[in-house]
Amino acid sequence: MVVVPPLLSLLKFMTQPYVDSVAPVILWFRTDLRLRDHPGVAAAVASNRPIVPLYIWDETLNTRRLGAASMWWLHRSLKALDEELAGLSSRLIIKSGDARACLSDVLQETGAKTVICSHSFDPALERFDENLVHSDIGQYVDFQRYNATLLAAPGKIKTLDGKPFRVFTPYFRSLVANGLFRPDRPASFRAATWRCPRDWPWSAPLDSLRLDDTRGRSGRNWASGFDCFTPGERGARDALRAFLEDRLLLYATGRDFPECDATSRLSPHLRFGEISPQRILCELACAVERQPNLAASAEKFRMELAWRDFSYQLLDQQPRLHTVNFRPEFDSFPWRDDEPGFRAWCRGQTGFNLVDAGMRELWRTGYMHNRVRMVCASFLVKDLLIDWRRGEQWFWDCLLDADPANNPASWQWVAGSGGDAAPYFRIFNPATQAEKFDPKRVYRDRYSEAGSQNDLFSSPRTPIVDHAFARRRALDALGEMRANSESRE
DNA sequence: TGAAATGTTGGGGCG
DNA sequence: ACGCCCCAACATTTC
Repeated sequence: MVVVPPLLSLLKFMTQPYVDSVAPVILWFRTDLRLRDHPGVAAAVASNRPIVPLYIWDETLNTRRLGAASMWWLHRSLKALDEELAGLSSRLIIKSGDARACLSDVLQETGAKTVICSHSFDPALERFDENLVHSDIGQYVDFQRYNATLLAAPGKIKTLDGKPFRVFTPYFRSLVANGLFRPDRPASFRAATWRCPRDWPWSAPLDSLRLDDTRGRSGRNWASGFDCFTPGERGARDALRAFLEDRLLLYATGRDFPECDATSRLSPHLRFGEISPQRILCELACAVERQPNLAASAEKFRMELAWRDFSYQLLDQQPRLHTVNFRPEFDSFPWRDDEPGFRAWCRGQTGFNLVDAGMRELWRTGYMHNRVRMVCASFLVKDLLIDWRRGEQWFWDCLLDADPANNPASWQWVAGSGGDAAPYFRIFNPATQAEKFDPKRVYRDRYSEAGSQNDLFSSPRTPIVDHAFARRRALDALGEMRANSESRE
């Protein structure tokens, strides 16, 4: 008595929105929002099956919920990806809700037996993937994952003891020795070989996600200054070209001077996987070949790419990198509770004009020059003696390039609690830094009070702390930490 | 990918 | 001519 009622099978046929003799592959995008130089995309095309591009919006999927600025970026990047796909007569399918359920639905709707995606290297999402492979879905689905975003996937290279690297320089050497730091162009595909499912019954309800809702943020118009960036693959390519042509020559000498536009401004593009580090290495090599005097700059910039990789190496060793000190002795560091100080810092009201300019740049543009990031972070951690996690969280929320590995790793680097960190006693003098790196006040004037259209920022203030006093206090705190951790042993 | 304290050196003024 | 002091300019050490 296992007769299928004819009506039910008819119903099943009718609700099956897509029918094709060849089962499609699902191309599940996460933080690899591009089509070119993408091993997963290349594999999907090479399978010669129809491709169903998918994005799942599940806020609980990653270790941390996205910050507000990142939401702004993601929204536009997904839109750009959808447009790129439209050029291939395809669209991006957007699902919202529990990722496992969403994926299961799409598998059922499409009859796909293959899911192709990239490692996100977010610890929680990696765990999700592993669970999926070993679940019932994994029984009948071929789950292919590629590394589309790092030079070396964490765990790929190890020390001679077989341990993961905790210090940058040996890590870098190993990267080079293993041939992972060469300009190899990653696999790509020809547009003509992209295959779409025969009919396309799904809409792309991107706007229904309301990712772009930044209204709750500051009242009005918070994101108006973000528009100097163009999220998406094309924007990333243009940004790289502009960097190579206009600013790379200046990079080696000018990157520490925030008034010079000598930095690449590629960080948010890298964070969302709109461009790959391999691609950047390639383009750098080409640029140097054409113009040998770019070599010194290119070498310095390549090093920064290696640092990004190294951050992921650290995140892999400490999945809670944004909440846990990489060096445990910092667990007994006597941080101060200073809510007014923290608020002053966030709002650019510390009375140290370089710090304040930096914090305003962050708020207005979703970005901050790297040199100024170090000064601002050092000020919070060492002059105000406020826990680095508070600052990290603020940056996480405000930075367009807020990266799950780079952001916490860099904060721990400044705080001295990181793996290969700056020694804690290396304390920036915000006035000296301003004198050295913004001697003509160009940067400070650019992000001065006057430029602000926002009520958050009021008139300049006298310094909220005396630096000489604060420096002494920070060194004492370090001594206290050492005493604490010694007595604990 | 610091800064401040401390140490050293060397030139010049001066008795 | 010489030693002495002063101090700027570096260099080294320490946090």
